Amino acid sequence: MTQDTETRPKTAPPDFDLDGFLPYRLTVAADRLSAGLARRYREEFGLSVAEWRVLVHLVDSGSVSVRDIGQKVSLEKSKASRAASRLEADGLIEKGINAQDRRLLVLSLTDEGRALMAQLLPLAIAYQDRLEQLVGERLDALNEAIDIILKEDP
Amino acid sequence: MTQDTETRPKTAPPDFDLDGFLPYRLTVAADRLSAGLARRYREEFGLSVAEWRVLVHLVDSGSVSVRDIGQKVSLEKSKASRAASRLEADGLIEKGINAQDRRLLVLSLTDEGRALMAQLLPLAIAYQDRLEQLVGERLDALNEAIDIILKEDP
DNA sequence: CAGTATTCGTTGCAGATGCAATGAAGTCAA
DNA sequence: TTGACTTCATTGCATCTGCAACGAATACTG
Repeated sequence: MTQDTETRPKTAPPDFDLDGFLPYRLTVAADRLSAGLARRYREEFGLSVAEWRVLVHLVDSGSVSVRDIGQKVSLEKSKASRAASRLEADGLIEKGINAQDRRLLVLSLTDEGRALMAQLLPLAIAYQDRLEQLVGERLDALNEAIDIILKEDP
Repeated sequence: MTQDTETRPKTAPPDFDLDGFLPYRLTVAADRLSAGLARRYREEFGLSVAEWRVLVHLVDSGSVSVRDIGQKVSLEKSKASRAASRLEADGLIEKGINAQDRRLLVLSLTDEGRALMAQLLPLAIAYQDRLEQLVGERLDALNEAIDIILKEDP
C-alpha cells in the first residue's frame, strides 16, 4: 500500500497552488507596487491614494462631479466624496455647484493643487518608465491581459 | 501664438494618463478579480479573503505558526492572527502549541475544515482555468511580468 | 401639475485595517 | 545564572472602509 486511504477519505481537498493563483498573484503584485508609491505620496505630499486619484483626474478634466470621479478613477462614491473634502480642506481643490443641475458638484484644481501636481506627476511618470523597463518585452502582453480582465470582469 | 502661455505657467503639470498607469491598472484589475471571488467565499462559505488564504496554506502545510502563514500568503501578522482566531471559533482549524518552542502556535485543519476545502478548492481551480482561457497566449508573459514585479519590488 | 421615482453627495455606523505596545517564551553573552 | 535582546502572537486604538440611509434636487408619468 503506497497510499493510506484511511487518512484520505472522500473529503480530501484537491491539490492547489496559491502561488500560481492569478487573483492572488495580481493582488500581491498590485499591493507591492502601490505600497511604495502610496508611501511616497503620503510621506512627501500627505496624500492618500484616493486623493491622488482625484487630483490626477482633475488635471485633465477641468470640472467634474464626485460621481464622474468615482467612475473614472474607480473610487466608491463615499471614498471619492471624503477624498474631495480633504483636498478642499487642504486648499488643493475647490468645490462649486453646477448651475444647470444643482445636485452636482463642480470640482476643480486650485493653483496650489495644480502646482502640486506639477511636482507629483513627473515622479509617477518616472516610476512608470522604470516599470516598463523592468517588464521589458512583456509589456504589451501584460497590458492586453489586464485589458481582458477589466473588460470581461470575470 | 498657438499656445497661450499665460494660462500655462511654469507650474503646469505634464500630461499623464491614469488609465495607462501600471500600478493603477494592476490594482483595479486585482480588485475586480478578487471582488467576485471574495463575494462567493463570503456568501457561500462565510469566509473572508484572509481566512481563505490561511485555509489554503494549511491544506498543504500540515502544521504551521501564525508567522509562517503571514509570510507564505502575504498577510499582516495581526490579520493572520485574527483570521486564525475566527477560523478556530468556526471549528475549521485547531490551535495547538509547539512543544519545542512554546511561543509558536501549531495550526492545523479540522476534519470540518478539510471538508470545506474539498468543496472550495474545485471552485478556485475552475476560476483559474477560466481566467487562463481568457488570457490565452498572454499567460506566460503575464506571469513573467508578475514575477518580475514581485522579485524586484520596485 | 401633483405625486412618484431617481440621482447626487454626504454621513452614520459597524466592521476591517495597520501599527505600536504588550506579555510570554526563547536566545545569547559575559 | 543573570540580564539584555529578540521573536512570537495577541490586543488596543485610531483610522479607514463600504454599505445603507438620508435630504436635496431633478426627472418622469399620468
